[in-house]
Amino acid sequence: MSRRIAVIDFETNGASPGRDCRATEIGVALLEDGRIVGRYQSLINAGVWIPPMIERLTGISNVMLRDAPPPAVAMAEAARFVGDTPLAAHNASFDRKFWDYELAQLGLARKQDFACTLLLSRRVLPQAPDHKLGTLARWLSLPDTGRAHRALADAEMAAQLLCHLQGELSRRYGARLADHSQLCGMQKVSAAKISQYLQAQAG
DNA sequence: TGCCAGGCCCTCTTTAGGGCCTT
Repeated sequence: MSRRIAVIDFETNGASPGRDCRATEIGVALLEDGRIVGRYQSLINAGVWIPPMIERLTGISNVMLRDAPPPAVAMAEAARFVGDTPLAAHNASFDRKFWDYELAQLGLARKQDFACTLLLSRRVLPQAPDHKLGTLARWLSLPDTGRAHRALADAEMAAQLLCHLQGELSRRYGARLADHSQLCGMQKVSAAKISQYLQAQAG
């Protein structure tokens, strides 16, 4: 069983990957036994235009990307850095489609599943004010990771959140930290059935 | 022609619609 999880975050110039919508930055935080043991970050110049709204949100400008490495370099490095480590992200359906799209441009395909801290936090922390990554980080007093909406800062924040969720699950349901496959399983069952699911896994 | 995300979740649901969340 792998105890390591690669928590990733993309900054992009839009919501859905395609010819005019690409990743503009990737951040990866490698999580192991509740600690971040490795980091990767790179801006990505895919030759796309960043609209002003996205520039204000992320702080990543068209000028900043001018000298950034192309996707073929940055994504190949990121894919090597992650290897076959299981993946996680906040609202993983978003990052998964960009990860898959950018890898496909290199002729590569994802082999591992994504755990999702958004789906897990909705189940484990239903009492949170909302389930935005920034809100959860403030509400849980997670350690500051830097400027929000930059890829590595958000990847580290999601990694801290995942640690918190694993700790909460351990506290509630047993001493053993939930591994990646259990996290993926839990995000598919209702909150009421998490205990039942974990008991079945243990059995 | 005109428009343009999409997966997940909840409920006033399931022959659907709207909100959340990511950039």
